[in-house]
Amino acid sequence: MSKYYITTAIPYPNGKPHIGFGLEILQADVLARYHRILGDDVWFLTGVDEHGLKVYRSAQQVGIGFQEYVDRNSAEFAKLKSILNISYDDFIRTTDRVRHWPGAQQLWRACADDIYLKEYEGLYCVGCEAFINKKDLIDGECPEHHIKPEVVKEKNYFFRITKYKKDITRLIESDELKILPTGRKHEMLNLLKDSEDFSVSRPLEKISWGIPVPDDSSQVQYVWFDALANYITAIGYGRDEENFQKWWPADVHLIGKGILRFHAIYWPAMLLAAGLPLPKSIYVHGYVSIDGEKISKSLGNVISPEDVVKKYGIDPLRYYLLREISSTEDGDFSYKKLEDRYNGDLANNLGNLVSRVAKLIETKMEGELNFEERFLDHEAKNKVEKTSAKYKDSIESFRLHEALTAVWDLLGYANSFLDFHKPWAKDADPDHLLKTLTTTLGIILNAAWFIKPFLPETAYKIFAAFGADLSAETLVKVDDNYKSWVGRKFVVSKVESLFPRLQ
RNA sequence: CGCGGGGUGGAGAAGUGGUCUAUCUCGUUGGGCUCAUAACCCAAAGAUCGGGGGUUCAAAUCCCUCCCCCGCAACCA
Repeated sequence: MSKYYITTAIPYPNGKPHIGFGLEILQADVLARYHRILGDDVWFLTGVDEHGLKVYRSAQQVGIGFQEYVDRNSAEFAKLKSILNISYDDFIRTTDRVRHWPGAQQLWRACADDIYLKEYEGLYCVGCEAFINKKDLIDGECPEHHIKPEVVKEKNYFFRITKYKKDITRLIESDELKILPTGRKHEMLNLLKDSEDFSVSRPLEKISWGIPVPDDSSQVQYVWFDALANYITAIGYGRDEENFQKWWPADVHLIGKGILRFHAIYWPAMLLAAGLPLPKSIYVHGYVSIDGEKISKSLGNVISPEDVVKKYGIDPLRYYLLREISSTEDGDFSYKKLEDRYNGDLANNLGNLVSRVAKLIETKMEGELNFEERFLDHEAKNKVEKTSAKYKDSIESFRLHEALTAVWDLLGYANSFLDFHKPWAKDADPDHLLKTLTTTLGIILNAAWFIKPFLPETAYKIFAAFGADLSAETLVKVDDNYKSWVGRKFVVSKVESLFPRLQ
């Protein structure tokens, strides 16, 4: 048994989580559940990044205290556990002064040799409350606020990333720090060439909402320094050394494409400076658009997972996001496509298959089937084994959608198998009947096991429909390829539609 | 010369040198079945893989060039 530590990025809690972060936390959930089934010791961390200018400003706009503001919104993110049935083990908040702050400050101290104070001079637009690049100016004015920016000098701490560029390049090239998909790896290797030291602090008078820099009360940690530290503080860095040693390094950081540079360049540099091991891999997903449009509050097309789940249920949304959208590519969400997937894949293929087999066992076998190996069709068994190989390979290379494609291909095979063998025929002899139904039931049970990390509730219902032992042990330890149900008796219980068709 | 992503049968997608005589889902057409959630199964029609040029024994897949779409200020993974 090996340990498996997986993290998601920690989003800014500016309002409710939208469906894009839903995708990320779902992908992580599948990986976590999959590894638990394999018997790994899994730790799945998510959380929120509550500092930084954006949160600071939003709270001001809303007109309530910062802490109250983040308390309220962070709760919405934590709720994803029940909204999407996420199996995270821990939820870290960067405003947590007990769990997060000490580690974030210790990390700073550990990096201190590579952090230096520098006077930074730039053009500052009061309207933007931010530095802007000279090349973005139009006629010497800020394009947005139409005012001349001021020349401002500011003292910041900088991190000497340049010192580690060679090492990081080597580690990424050799896959010691593995970046998936590989296109992203090349992007980062390219980007590394021009990376320069980056600012890791802000003056207190600009933003007080953050973690103080150790030994310099005039500066606050830049939000990215603070945020990245969550991956180690949550498991005990600076607070619980034993637990930290148990879990670090992370096996997977799962993130969106927009923040890869922080994870592939800055974060490794910080860890190297602090003398800590690097994460083993970074998995990068794409962005979700809605009806082909970028998600945007100003466009008003933001959809929260909660909205969708209320109408369609948890597993249909899980299925959609994990199947319709390629794990590492951009994808699109629309209610139309969701309904198509629901009816086509969940109701017609999976749900209906379960119904017809259950009904056949009920009417032809008086509701009971003793599962015997000798009744298994060899070709079908072969098909299941192939599916299993493809499934595992897909998940382990972070192509979750392909794993589901393989499973649905197997379900199609079962439907076709049934039609070919016609167990409903009046003159079917008992052996033929047993062979056909044992084989199709076997496929369904295998499929349920494959589906379990993706659609936990559905897998549970399928086992229940055939009276399979529902103890946690069975559901967790069941191996594929029929082993664990040979010799069992399956009893069909009241048949209910898993996914009633939508009109 | 800004950067990046993309253009594949009616729609949406997969596939990035040789099982591609291009795959899948939906749709369309014809047939079958009647166990099942008007579901399921079989078959067919439909694409010169954005245009042009090149490399190669071999290209949707590599190179060049042109055209078009979408991101790259903010909200935002």
